Amino acid sequence: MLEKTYEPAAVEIRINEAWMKAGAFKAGAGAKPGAETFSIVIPPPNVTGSLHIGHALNNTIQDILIRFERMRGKDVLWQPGTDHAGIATQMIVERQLAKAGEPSRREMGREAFLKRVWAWKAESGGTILNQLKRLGASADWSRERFTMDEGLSAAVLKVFVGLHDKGLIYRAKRLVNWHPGLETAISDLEVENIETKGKMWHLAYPIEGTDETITVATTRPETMLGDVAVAVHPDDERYARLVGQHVILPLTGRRIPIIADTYADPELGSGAVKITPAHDFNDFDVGARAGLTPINIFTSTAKLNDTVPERFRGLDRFVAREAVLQELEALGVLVKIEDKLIMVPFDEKSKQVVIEPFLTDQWFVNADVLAAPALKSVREGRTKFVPKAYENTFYAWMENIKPWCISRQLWWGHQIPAWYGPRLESDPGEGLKSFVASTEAEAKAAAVAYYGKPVTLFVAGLKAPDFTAALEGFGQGSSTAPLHRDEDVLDTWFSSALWPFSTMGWPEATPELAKYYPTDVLVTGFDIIFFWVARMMMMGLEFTGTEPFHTVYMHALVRDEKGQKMSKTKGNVIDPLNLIDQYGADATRFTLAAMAAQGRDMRLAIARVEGYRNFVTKLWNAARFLEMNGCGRVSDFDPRANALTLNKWIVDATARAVASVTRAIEDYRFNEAANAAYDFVWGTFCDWYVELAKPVLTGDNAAEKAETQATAAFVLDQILALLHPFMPFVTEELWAETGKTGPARASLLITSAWPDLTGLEDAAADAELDWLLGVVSGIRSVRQEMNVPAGSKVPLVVVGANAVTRTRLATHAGAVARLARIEAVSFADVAPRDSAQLMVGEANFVLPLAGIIDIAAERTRLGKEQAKLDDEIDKIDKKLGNEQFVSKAPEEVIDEQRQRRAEAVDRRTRIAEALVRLS
RNA sequence: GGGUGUAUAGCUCAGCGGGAGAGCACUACCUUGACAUGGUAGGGGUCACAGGUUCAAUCCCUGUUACACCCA
Repeated sequence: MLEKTYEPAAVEIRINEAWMKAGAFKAGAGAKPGAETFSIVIPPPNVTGSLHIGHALNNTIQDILIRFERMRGKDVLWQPGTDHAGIATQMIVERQLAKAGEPSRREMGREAFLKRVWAWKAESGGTILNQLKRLGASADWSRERFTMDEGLSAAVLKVFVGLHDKGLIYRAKRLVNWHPGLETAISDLEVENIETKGKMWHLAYPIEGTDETITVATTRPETMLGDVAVAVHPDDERYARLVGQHVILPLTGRRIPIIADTYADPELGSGAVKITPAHDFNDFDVGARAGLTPINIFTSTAKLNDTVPERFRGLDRFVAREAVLQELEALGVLVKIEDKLIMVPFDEKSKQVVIEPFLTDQWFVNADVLAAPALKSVREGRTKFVPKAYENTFYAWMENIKPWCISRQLWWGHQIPAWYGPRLESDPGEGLKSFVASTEAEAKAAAVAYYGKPVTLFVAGLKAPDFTAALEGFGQGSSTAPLHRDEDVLDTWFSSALWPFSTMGWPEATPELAKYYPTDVLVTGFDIIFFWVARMMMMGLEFTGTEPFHTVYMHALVRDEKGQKMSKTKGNVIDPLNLIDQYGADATRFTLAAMAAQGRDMRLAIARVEGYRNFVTKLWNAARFLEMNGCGRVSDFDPRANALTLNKWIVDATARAVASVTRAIEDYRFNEAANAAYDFVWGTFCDWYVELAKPVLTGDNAAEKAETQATAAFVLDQILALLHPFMPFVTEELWAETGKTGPARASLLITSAWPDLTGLEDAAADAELDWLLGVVSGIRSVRQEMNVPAGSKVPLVVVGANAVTRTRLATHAGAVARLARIEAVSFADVAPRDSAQLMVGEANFVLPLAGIIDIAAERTRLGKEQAKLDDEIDKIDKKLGNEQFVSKAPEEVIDEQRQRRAEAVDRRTRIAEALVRLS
């Protein structure tokens, strides 16, 4: 006997163990022989991460798809794993070292430090995956991968070298987004521009050889130390005569030109702008056009360097700003200060550190070449976005894609396979010579071939004295050439981009790759479209020749109930683990699915979770009721053999529910799928079928009882299967419980067949039950409105019933008696006086309640209904009276209106008659 | 500044060229043998605003307003 309520906490642990023990999550579990495959790779969460509500939604959706297809008999793989999160992970370990008072990263050296990171990963790296298990995610955990695994690292090497050989990866000195705290380049996608209160300082620069000045405005006055020009618009007549003249830059005394460039906006400020190519992306372009050499004034920690006057050197950028302003003011150069809202680039993660455009040597991917096939794939429909609207977002980004800076000045990550040595004089290039190869041996061999002599490998650092000395000494006929590997690592996303195939063993030709690649769908949030979707597509197309997935499902962002983005600082975060603890994983999952409407953000209210927790309980209790009433499963049960309309009807309704849930999941409309299932289980099965079945189950017709018991058990089985992708735990538990009697279960629910009740629809049964539900609801409604005591049984007189209605009433007398609290049904030609009446079909259902009911109340009730009908008739008459409507509207619409009018008129007449029968 | 999206019941949200929906909340009644995490019934919306297209607009188009997000 089932417990009175379902207790998720204990059951979830037990069921998870049962699934693991049965190997139900393993690739191919439950697959039909020769089945087609269905595969998803998890968008790898950060190894440092812990489960937030967005992950919960993301993985619930993936799990729904996976469980659905697994039950449909496909050969399913859900590939899990994590990425190494270069910056985040390195920071965590560095912080730990600092906290414990241990030697810093640099003090302990690269090798020792990496050991520490691996140790941390071994200990805490699995957190998020374990949390996903609690959610019920049925990924093949035996195949867990990590971007730093050996195989995946081999893939990274192969891709880097491959792209380099094709000229798609190159090293260049460019402005990058620099994190002065971490001293590394970061991706432009990891920069968040935040509107901040700032100031616009107007500086009047003296023009050489005149008493004139030219005024420029800037939000970053300290960068004036790196100015190399002043630009004005070529069409700006005010300044035309000044172009070609020079400005003597205050504080530094540098002589810099006034140049013409369309970047200067005549409408903005004075129309003249200072040009600081080393510290502004736009200025960099202007400087390049004018052939000016950038002057970098910062160190890697954003302190002023040796290119500035001595008194400023070593000052932090913000301290420097004050110092520079003070001197400029004293010189009279500072002519105006305005308050202004400006966009300041912050580090996206901490939102604390201001990112600095910084001129350094970095590795770049020539992304626009790789983007072209990806764009084509989406344009030609080989990769589809759901919802489709995101295709525009994708186009907008891909069409304007910038070179992707892939090097990071970190230690944790895939070290760049490039070795540097001195450049031969005969070699026209600039800077150090680089040798890119998959292995050190290959790099050495390439270097030996280049130098024509042996090489000596250095490891202490590219800027360490021994290597620099060796570089300098190389020209003087040294016997070996010095070689040093690039110390930097690759952007984490470089390896994540390979995830769909690297996890399956690429570059080896593995059976997994042959079977499960390309995958079917990538499920992800729209905020990550550029990180994952675009880059996975670029790399997949380049290296495997095919799209890594045919569909990209973009789900919404989960917000709080007021529509605010969840954030720790706002304190409005809903922790999915708390939800699971409080309401169970099933309720949590069902809520997320039910709210996952396409193309819309989700405002999550706890009340919804509570509601779906109640749904779990409802299902549990329905099963409990069936158990108590002997509704056991019967072997070889054939619903087609059912005799009772009630049973034919519920099978019909189940068939329709299965069809709509199936279609909705296939179309990625998870909310519709969840709601269809919910409506059917609660609104149809529990509210009506179970109630209507009660008189049969407690009655004395053994055949009817047996049929109903078997049908109820059959339908419950379908329900458990139907709900399983959404609520895996409670359904699996009930599958086990209901499996204790009757024929043995062939397998766990997770690997059982998805319902298919095609052909079991029954329109006649549907019509009959529709009528019955109308009669019962109608009587209940009248009773309540007439204040008939809920417990009291009343007689029912049916007037004007035709043969069908009489038969139906005979069939369902028990149900009507029980559900509408009717004690006796009789037929009459005329309604008794002072009764309450309602109309269903051709018949009037009359409650002869003289003395019990409130006549005035009944008069009001009927009056209201009459008024409503009058309104409707008026409305339809207006339409039908419109010549245009009758001549232009489609036939069936006109017919429908006529029919509705006729029905309304009939009802209205009968209500008028009923009113006459009231004293 | 450019772009995208959203505006429907008190709240959270579906929906849709021809009869306004769900859940929660609310009101009334109900300890009816599965379930009070329940049952039954009910109240509640000029479908943001202004135009246009159409026989017909909550739905399509244009504009306005508000909000959200993306990009600069």
